[in-house]
Amino acid sequence: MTQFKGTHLVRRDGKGRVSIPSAFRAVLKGDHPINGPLVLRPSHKHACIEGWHPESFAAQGSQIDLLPRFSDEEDDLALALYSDAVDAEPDKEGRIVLPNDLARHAALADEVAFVGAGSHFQIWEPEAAQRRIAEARERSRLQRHTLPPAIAAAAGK
Amino acid sequence: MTQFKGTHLVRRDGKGRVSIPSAFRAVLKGDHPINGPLVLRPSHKHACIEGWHPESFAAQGSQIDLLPRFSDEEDDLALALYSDAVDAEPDKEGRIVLPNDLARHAALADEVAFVGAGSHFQIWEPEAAQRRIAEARERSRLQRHTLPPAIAAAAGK
DNA sequence: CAATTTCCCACAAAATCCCATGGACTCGGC
DNA sequence: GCCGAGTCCATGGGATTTTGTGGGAAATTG
Repeated sequence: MTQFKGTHLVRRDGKGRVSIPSAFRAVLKGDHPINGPLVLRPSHKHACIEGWHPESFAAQGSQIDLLPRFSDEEDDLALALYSDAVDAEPDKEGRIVLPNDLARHAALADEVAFVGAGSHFQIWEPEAAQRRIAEARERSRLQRHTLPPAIAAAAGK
Repeated sequence: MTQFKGTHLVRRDGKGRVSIPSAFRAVLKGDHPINGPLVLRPSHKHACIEGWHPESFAAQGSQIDLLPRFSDEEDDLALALYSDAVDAEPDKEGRIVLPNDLARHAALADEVAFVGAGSHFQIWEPEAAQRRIAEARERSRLQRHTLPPAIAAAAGK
């Protein structure tokens, strides 16, 4: 699947709608014919919203199947993954509505940044995005982060 | 099958009826043409009601067949799953009546929360739901770094 | 026949559809 | 290189539909 790249600024109108940057729309559409839907959820690590292609999101959910049935772990993970996720179906103009609680979680004003993160993208308040990106860059430089070979290969594909 | 996602607040009217959130209605309808029925049962782990698509519920039940026949486990599980489950047929407006004993088990007042959990959903007293979700998030966060990098690989697909 | 349950109509708020606009960018001819 | 036509994209707002909710009438139950 194609990947989400780049950072795009977009305005949020009075109704809470935002245009999905066309570069991301192409990724979301993917192989499918029509304008596919997507999954939004609050990041549990940062003050931002995550946007997923439904299939990538489903892949995450399939972890649940690996856990023993009726176990506490299964229960916890199911709630953690699904209780705060929402489907977002773009309108004919390629816009989606950002639910209020998600917008609040990301402290969004009327300008928001779509940030590509490969497998998914993130929606930030623009300045917070810049700070986060600078931080990420700095930290991976200091720690010399490396990737396992398999992932690096797949990502480069 | 599509998954139950998100948390939705709904009011319970004087007759004990609640509107099924439209997002969940869509999932329940599924491939089937009409507004399908659903299965309700008290969670045996938490103070909430579980709601299932009838087919998913049947699939859960078929797990029992994996157990040795006439074993104590089979017996216990069968009763636990089926003895207190009830069918609920939505009315024309997409509402269902929550039986009194189930409502009591979940300590429901006049506002209730529908919480998506992927394969099924849960009906909670709203504040209890928040506490439970926070707990689930915390507990699966601790678990998370023990998971294989299959997440990253699958997500990158 | 009394009490509960189910069906049906009504309504306001909110979400969604649909059309319109203007800017940026592309492309081709001159 | 310059200019105009055409296209795509982000944005705005009015019109329409959906959704959640309430309550009365009909039907069922015991």
